[in-house]
Amino acid sequence: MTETRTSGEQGLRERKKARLRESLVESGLRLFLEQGYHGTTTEEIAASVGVSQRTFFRYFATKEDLILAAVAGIDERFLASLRARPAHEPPLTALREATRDHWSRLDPRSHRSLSGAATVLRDNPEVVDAVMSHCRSHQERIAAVIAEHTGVHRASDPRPDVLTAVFVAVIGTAHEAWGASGSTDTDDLLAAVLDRLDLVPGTVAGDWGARGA
Amino acid sequence: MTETRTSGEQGLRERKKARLRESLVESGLRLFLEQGYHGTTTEEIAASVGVSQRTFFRYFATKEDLILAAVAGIDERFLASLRARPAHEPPLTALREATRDHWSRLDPRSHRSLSGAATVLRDNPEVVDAVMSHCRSHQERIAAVIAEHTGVHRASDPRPDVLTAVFVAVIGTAHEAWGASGSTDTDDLLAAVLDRLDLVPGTVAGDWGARGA
DNA sequence: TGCAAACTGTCAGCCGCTGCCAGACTCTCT
DNA sequence: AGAGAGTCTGGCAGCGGCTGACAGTTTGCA
Repeated sequence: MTETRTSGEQGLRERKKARLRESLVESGLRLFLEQGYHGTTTEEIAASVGVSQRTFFRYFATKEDLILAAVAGIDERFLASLRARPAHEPPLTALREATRDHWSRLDPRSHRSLSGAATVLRDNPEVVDAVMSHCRSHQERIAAVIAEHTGVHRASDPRPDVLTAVFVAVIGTAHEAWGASGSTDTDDLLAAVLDRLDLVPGTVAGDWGARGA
Repeated sequence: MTETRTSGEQGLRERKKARLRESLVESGLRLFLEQGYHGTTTEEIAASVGVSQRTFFRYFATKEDLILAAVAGIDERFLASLRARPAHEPPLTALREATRDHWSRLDPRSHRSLSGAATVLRDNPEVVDAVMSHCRSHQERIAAVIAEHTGVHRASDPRPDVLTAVFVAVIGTAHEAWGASGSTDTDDLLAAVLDRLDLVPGTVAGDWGARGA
């Protein structure tokens, strides 16, 4: 009661905000899964946790932001893994290994969020746009790390941007295939991503002689 | 008046529809350029060609569709060029050369539309999502052609999808760089696309020794 | 010329989203 | 403990994209 707050702790206000935010994400995702993305209004989501629609929009700029919030933080952790890779590593390899690293470090909660969000995406293709939009800004930061590691200047050398775009695009196809396969196991998603990343060099080269599977 | 219509000709009704549609696209793009995408309402666009908002939405499912309509037909022509490539050609080369072919066949009107649409995209990044969404469906059809030419089955071999995703992603980066460069010459855009496509094999391989520029 | 089909305008309404204002809550300082 | 400042919330009004329904007009064809 009378104790002063030490730095790093949070007051009641901030704890409440964080809890409300979490509730909104959780409840929103559940509703999306139950009755579809378009079949769920922002007012419903707000009401399901006992706040007004106006408050909903104080926590999330858009309805789509709910989904991005569910997987927030994952980007940061991936970037951290990427930065931790040795600078001399071939860039595509670094991206591949960083993906593996960061995946293995994901806590179960993140896996569940990821799986939930991915399911919403599979069932509501309209939402993919928003996520891709977010991916583009994520791409920016990945390219920056690649440029730093390889020592090239993005202004004059487009390779970091090209490689990053390729990386993100390949993840996109893996994601789509994973969704189409009906799997909800995120390990399958990781496997698909890694497989396809390995395919890239041979695929862009001319030699399609040896067919897979 | 009393003449019967020969096959291939269009009646007054269809001509009117086509003209109205064109007017809406043209007027819409102009307004977007003049006062921004969000600064232009669908009602304004409709009024600018003398129809009601309701009619606007009978021609275009969404406001964003206006922009897609401006570059409609380009996809088809690209696919035609791609199908015309020899089947034995390395797939990435085929995509590259098809891009060149189809570009050289574009009439000046298409160039202008493309340039206008690209400018709208540069000035209104929010619209990019919609275009990317359209690109994803375009991607589907490209992958189908690639699979056919190379004789692989997309169900078991992800390479057509991977290659196509890479292709589209690289075009995306070229587009962005072109926009950032401030150029409005579509030839510069083509050059950027071709350059970056050529960079891909070396970029995904490890050898970043030789720097560009 | 007259009928059926296609097209359009009007209206009412839903939903995402925002600005504004008043009231409630939290935190801090005394 | 209490007052003041700052923060958070709900309610309201409103805009813009978008849709369904209905009625009136235009076009195509016989």
